[in-house]
Amino acid sequence: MSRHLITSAIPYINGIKHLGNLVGSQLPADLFARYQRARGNEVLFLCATDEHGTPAELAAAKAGKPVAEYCAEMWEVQSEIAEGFGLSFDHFGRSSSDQNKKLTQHFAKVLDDAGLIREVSETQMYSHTDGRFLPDRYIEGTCPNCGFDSARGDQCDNCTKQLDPVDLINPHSTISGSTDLEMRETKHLYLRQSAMKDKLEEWIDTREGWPVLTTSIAKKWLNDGDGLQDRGITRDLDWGVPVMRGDQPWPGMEGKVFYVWFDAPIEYIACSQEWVDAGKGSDWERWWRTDKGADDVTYTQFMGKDNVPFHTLSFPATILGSGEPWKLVDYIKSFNYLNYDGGQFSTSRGRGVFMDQALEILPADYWRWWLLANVPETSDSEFTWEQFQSGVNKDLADVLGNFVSRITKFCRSKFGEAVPEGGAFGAQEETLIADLTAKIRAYEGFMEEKEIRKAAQELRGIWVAGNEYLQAAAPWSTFKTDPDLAAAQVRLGLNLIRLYAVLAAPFIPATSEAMLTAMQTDNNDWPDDVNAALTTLPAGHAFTVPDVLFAKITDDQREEWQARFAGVRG
RNA sequence: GGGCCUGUAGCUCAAUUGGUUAGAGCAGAGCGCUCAUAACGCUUUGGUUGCGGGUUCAAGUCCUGCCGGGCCUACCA
Repeated sequence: MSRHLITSAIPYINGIKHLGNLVGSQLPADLFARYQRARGNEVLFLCATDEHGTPAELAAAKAGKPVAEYCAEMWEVQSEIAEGFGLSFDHFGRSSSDQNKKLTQHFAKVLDDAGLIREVSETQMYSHTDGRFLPDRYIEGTCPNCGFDSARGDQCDNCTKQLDPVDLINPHSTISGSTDLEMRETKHLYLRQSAMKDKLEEWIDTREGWPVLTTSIAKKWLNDGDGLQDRGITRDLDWGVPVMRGDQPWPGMEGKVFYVWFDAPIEYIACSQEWVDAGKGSDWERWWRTDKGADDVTYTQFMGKDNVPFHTLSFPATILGSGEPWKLVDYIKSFNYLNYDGGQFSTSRGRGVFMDQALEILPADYWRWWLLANVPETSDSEFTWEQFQSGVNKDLADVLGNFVSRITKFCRSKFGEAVPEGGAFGAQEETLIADLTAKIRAYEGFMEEKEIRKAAQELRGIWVAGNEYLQAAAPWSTFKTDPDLAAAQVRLGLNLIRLYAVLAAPFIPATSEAMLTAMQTDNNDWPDDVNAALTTLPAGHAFTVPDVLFAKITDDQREEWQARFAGVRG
């Protein structure tokens, strides 16, 4: 038995996530967690909400609520939707937890003790009207280069020139529109990532089999220009982890908070403390401390490509720099983006299908299957309603759902609702078992390697093999001439349903459960021995014919949804 | 501007890292089956691998120049 620590990038608290967010981290992480559990391995699967930063404060203000209250409510909402999608987190935490505050402050202290933090005095744009310092992106003005009048403080969207807020002509706050801005001096703490460049690079270089996307982004940051830069880890905000040196005040840093990207990854660790404090577990250190039993843990992170620099560099710099024996990540699985109907999903513009809406129109397994089978592993991929409809109808309704339907209904009409007795497996069945064994071993290989599309394809092939067998065996014919033979064939078919439920559970857990329920069994043992797996349900074992597992998506429905989700979210 | 990824059948994607005749699924065509959600099975039509050069016994794969798509570029997260 091996031990797997699995984390999904933590979704930002600001609003409900869309399907692109889901497929880029939480869903593949859940697939892997469910698979490892199914193989009998010990799993700790963690996720949380990322609650700090300017956008959370602004969203709360817009909602007319105190930010703490807003975040608490949004956590509830996200938590409920995650449950709706069957995301099997052992704990869904919050980066604003006390545990994370303490741990973040602890890391700051040990990093400072190690000489890896320096204080920097700099000037930033301050808005009197908004009563806050403005991140560059919240300042707009006229581009000095091309004259575009909505250039952002960091870059002009028209001529793509990189800018500094002071370069802008007539700058104003995008929050209030105010032009009452001034450059004001402020002090911040910087993490001396530059001092850790060699150590980080050596670590990255020894990682094997990581996605190109992961290592190329890390390499770029390590070696671009002057190399890895130091990074500000504090901000002038109200909402966040107060800057403290452990449990002591940090002179000169009063009223400031840590930067969201400093405290967010630390929440992976703090989340396991929350897990224990919530009474769900007993020992978090054996997952995280290599001096306390975490040596044999395999730690896998899942994230969208935008998160890669923070997980390959910033967070490891925090871990390595601490000098403490924390567990480092073993494998980073990163994803490209899922596009929606020719453009991007967009939270800010409300474009695409959001997680709550998806669940309103179809059960989670429809989405889980299609999204995972089309997950953007090698490049950006595209969601279209036509492809979603045909993919779901063909794979789930026709290939899998109909298989369950045809075998259970045939058995009911000829033998009754119990596994029939008589006959024996012959050459045809041996061929099927050999074929399935090869396919299942391949499926396991893809799942271990986190080759998700290939795993989905293999799983579908396993389903198809069942239909091929039925066609060749033709129990509806043999029943007329040799009822015992037909009984053996149907017995095998019913056992295939249980086998399919076990194998498919990581992708479509709810349906898998429904299949086991129909077969009236809770035996979900992994088929290490396929032959044995196909004799699990003995003759005489009662079952029920389940309702249609997957109703097909009709053209009318597709057109309705296409129209409904064509514009922006209201 | 710089960096990275990407372009393969009508569509969505593969191709064991330079090695037989570039493969699957969907869609299309034909046949079969009748247990089943008008479902299933078998067969089959589609490709000058974006375009032009080059290296090599051998290039979808490596080099180079164009053309197109995407992402990142460190104060959004």
